Amino acid sequence: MTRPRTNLARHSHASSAVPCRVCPLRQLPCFRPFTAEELTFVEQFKQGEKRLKAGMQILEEGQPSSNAYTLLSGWAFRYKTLPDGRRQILNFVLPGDLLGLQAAVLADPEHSAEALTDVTLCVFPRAKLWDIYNNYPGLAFDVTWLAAREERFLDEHLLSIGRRSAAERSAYLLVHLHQRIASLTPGSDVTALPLTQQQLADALGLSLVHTNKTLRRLDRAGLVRWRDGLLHCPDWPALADFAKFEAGDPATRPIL
Amino acid sequence: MTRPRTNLARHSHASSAVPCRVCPLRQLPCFRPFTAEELTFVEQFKQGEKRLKAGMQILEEGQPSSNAYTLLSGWAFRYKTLPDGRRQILNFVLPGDLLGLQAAVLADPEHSAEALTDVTLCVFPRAKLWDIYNNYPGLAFDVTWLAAREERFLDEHLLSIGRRSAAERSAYLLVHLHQRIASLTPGSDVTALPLTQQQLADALGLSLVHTNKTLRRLDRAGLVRWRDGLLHCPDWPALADFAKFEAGDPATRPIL
DNA sequence: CGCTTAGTTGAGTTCGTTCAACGACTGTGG
DNA sequence: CCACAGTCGTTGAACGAACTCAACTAAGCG
Repeated sequence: MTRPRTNLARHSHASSAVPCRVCPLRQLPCFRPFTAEELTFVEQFKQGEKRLKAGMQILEEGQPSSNAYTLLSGWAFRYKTLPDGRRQILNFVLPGDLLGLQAAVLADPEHSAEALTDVTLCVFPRAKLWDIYNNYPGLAFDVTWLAAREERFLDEHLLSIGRRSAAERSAYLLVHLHQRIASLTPGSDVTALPLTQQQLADALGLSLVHTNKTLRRLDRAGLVRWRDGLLHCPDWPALADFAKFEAGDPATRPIL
Repeated sequence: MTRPRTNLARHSHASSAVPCRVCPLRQLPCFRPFTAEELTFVEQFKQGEKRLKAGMQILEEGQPSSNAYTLLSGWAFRYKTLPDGRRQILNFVLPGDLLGLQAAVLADPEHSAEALTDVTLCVFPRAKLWDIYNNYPGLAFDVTWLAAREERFLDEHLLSIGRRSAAERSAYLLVHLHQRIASLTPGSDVTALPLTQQQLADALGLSLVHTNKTLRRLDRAGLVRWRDGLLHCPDWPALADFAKFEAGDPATRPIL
């Protein structure tokens, strides 16, 4: 249980926005190709970029935000807290993920989001979201697609926290993150996890101490090693099997 | 099998497919009004109705289903299981809720869904989903809206299971269900919960025995009583407070 | 150098689990 | 009609997983 930081996402500069058509993220093989027409639309839809330091709040519970974001670089996480400070991390947000859709579609956001590392966000004004639905059904479908993917992650996380043991659940999350990172960093064989154990604990619904002991046990058992922010696993399939990991992410996905 | 029925549960079994414009569900004040044009479209979008007995599977993990559904009457739930049988109920599905969107949008469903009572479903062929996006941006937006609402329920459920105590979490779920039922049964002051304790336990991520003991404790504390499928609560705000319940459902929502 | 943050470990406690048994009720076949 | 099996709820007892408290190391930074 940690108290969330109080600093607001204030000083942010819309700077040197990269045109979508040359966006390095989009070139990755895990994202679906887009037509020139779609790219032109997305480019004018994009309001600018926003950079935030690690630890800053991207969305805050109750604070109506008028924007949605695509994460361009860095890591973030969505979370909720109870009045007494207990915190649950709902999901991690990686490059290419859409953030703030709930806030944009429903009234206001019921969750917060924090930058885990320094991040770059692509800003979409909420008002323009409607344009997508009116003019680009393909992109509107993509929005729903991304929402359905997020929902699936939540389903799996819920199964994890509700029914998996501490060790299974930890292993599951590591495999899950490894998979998502791997699709974003083709060719690289090291997996960097820029997390603290406290954050991992808040994602797992465990205490910090127990998370630590569980990780050490997984390490001693030779299943995974997580040292200095780097993940090493001698046998990913074995770890996935231990974690009862099932789902796989589709090969390609949309991005806004 | 005596099963408590809500106001909604009783409607004519003689009629096979109710035209959307006279759908009794739609008339409820909790659903947003629709234009005549929208209704005409939805009517031809609707493929038919499907009735299932309590306990039957609506969706099955891995089995690609080509349909999405709107629940017209009865209760259902979405769930996932681990290979050894451990089960987690992800969410309950009440009349007006959309079911199978994940399956329709992504490749195949990663969760199952089961009828909790006898249910009536409105069947939408997956192939036609695309028509919505092409022709009725307002309805497409509704689909996203419903997905975002489901996501919010999952967020709250995750916070519950990850960070609330057994008692808080039980109270939370009861308040949550009460709220959703109440919006569907205006004027009624009894709340029927057609569940077994085993199902409640699977939703809470607790064992059956501990769920029972927790419920008995809540009862003895005078917070809630759940007997013979009926929920009684002397002071809902007090229960919500105990549960650290925060969110409220928007006053009106879309329906397909 | 002291101050802070992150990780590690042991000891004792609490919460939730498993095992086991029993009562109330329902449906079924003899 | 009763005997029987099956489901659901209830409770006690014993156990184990995860928690809290507390102390200590190591690294980063003014």
